[in-house]
Amino acid sequence: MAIDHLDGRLIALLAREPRIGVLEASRRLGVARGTVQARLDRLQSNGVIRGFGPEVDPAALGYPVTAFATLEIKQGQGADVREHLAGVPEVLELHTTTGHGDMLCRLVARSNADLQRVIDRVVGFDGIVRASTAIVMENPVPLRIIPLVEQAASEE
Amino acid sequence: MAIDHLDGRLIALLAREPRIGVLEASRRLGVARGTVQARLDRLQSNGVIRGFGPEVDPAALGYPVTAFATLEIKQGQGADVREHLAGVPEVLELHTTTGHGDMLCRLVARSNADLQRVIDRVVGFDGIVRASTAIVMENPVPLRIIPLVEQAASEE
DNA sequence: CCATCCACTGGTCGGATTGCCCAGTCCCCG
DNA sequence: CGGGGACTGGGCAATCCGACCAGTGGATGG
Repeated sequence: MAIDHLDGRLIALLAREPRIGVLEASRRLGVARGTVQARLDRLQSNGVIRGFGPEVDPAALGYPVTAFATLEIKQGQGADVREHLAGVPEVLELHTTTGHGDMLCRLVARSNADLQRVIDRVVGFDGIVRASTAIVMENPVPLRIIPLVEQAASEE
Repeated sequence: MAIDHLDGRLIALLAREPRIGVLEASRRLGVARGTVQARLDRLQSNGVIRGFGPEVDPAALGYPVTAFATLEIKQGQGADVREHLAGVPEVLELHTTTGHGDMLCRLVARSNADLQRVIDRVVGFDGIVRASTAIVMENPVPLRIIPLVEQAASEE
């Protein structure tokens, strides 16, 4: 499993300018096109790069409010709760965490008022004992990966 | 701000198979190529689609452990804390939330032991009063957007 | 020290796709 | 009823993609 310095530069380049093709990337990186192709193939089969899906902004879709909800689950109801939450479109991700056999999920809503509806729908399920919600006010560091990639590339 | 049914199908299609081009997409959707191009242009200038950056898997980079840390900040130290956390590569995202004037951040680490190092680095800063960490065990719902897109498209 | 393996280079090839243009049609809205 | 917007279907040159190949350099292992 590689991730050498060239891989790091390639990923960073693609993150900055996703639209450029293999040819242009090889020019920028100063290597042959075949090299870039080989690296990309390897990174993708490695699973380092999962894909190049579109990044959709929930706010632009009409869901400008983000919140994180911590859920307390009734013993043995984990699977049911997972299934229930997977069926709620406003649940963007769900994690089970240490702590209290709890779960943490990311929610979006159309407004603060709409958030109430979403939360009601989320917690309106038998397996969920209690929920505590934190509404996101600001997002000083949006989801990012480049710094980590660069660290991994330099440590190698 | 649009997001009609065709937009929804287009986004879903691109999410499922990001490698297909405009031409292939137009074939799948049963519309003219120019239409797909126009829709894509609009979605991107709308900001609905932010871009097509590579999705990098931290686990494949050697950081298989994910955690969420809730931070309690000393009054008036917000800006400094933000800057500090932005400089830590293992901090993948950072939010300020309601609740206790707190922050929530997503961390990754090489191992549970390494997580201790990361947390020490995160909280080893004057403005941070207290931190509570939840380690992610499972991720039943990975970050997703399609269900929301489909809901937005059908409601329109 | 030598043979081997591997990654990279620099080049070519045909096929496919892209970005851009256009005229014509349809349909909604004022 | 007229106009504007969106979509269609077509065409154009330029570009890029994926694949392939021989040659080279460095690292590895015997």
